[in-house]
Amino acid sequence: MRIATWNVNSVRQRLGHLLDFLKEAEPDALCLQELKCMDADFPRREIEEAGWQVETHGQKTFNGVAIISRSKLEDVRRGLPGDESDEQARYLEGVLPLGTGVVRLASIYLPNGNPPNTEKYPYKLNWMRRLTAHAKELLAHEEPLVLAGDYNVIPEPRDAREPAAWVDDALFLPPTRSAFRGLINLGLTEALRATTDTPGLYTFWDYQAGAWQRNNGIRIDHLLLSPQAADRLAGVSIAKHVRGWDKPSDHVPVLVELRPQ
DNA sequence: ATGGCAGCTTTGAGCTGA
Repeated sequence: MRIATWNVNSVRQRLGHLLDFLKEAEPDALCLQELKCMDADFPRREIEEAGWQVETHGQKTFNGVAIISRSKLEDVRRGLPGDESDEQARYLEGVLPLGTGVVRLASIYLPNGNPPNTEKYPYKLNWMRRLTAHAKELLAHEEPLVLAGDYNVIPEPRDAREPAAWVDDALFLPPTRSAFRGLINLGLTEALRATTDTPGLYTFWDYQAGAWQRNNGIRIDHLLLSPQAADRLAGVSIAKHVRGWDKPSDHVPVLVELRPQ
């Protein structure tokens, strides 16, 4: 089974790339972030006509997450629990029924948090606390679980081409990295680092200053696996070539392959 | 040292992203 995550930076701008990637990668499910549109404006018809099921949790202008899958997503949850006043569409969760069992899957768009000296940073840290609390509840189910998305967290210096440039950034500040470790320490496995120690693996390259051409990237899109999912981990890949397509997203897809149960 | 791009909306200058 193949599960992918991709921050598309506007699903309407990226529809062509999205359909191409689905055809090329043939995932069982693809988590999307940064739809930048309301549910009514999501290009649902085009994706369904290509043979996919679609669940969305959209928002006007900003944020928005979705899960595209071959089989229909069940037990769908929209929004991260823990703050009824939070109106930002950053979390979508459901259960994928499979021939050999089920996998619970979440599409996550964790807040950026910049600039750190504003209310945006405590919002990010609080969101991470809520995610950790919710993940703890999900882990109690002792089932295959994949928490996939744009975490806006650079876990370690080796996950940035120029770590010194990020030391004062919300993506790399010590409280951010500490909160990410706290999430992992619940018992989750970060899929890519379970398979390789190679530096220079990135999932985001800024549009500015020739970041892509200079390979000045950061690794901020992650898939976290419960023990029951990690036991089945067969491989991880970063679809780096997608960043070279015409009019690309600034993020590329990340994929995990899980063995059958 | 700085800004540089892209996408959104109040459709055009300002916000946001990372």
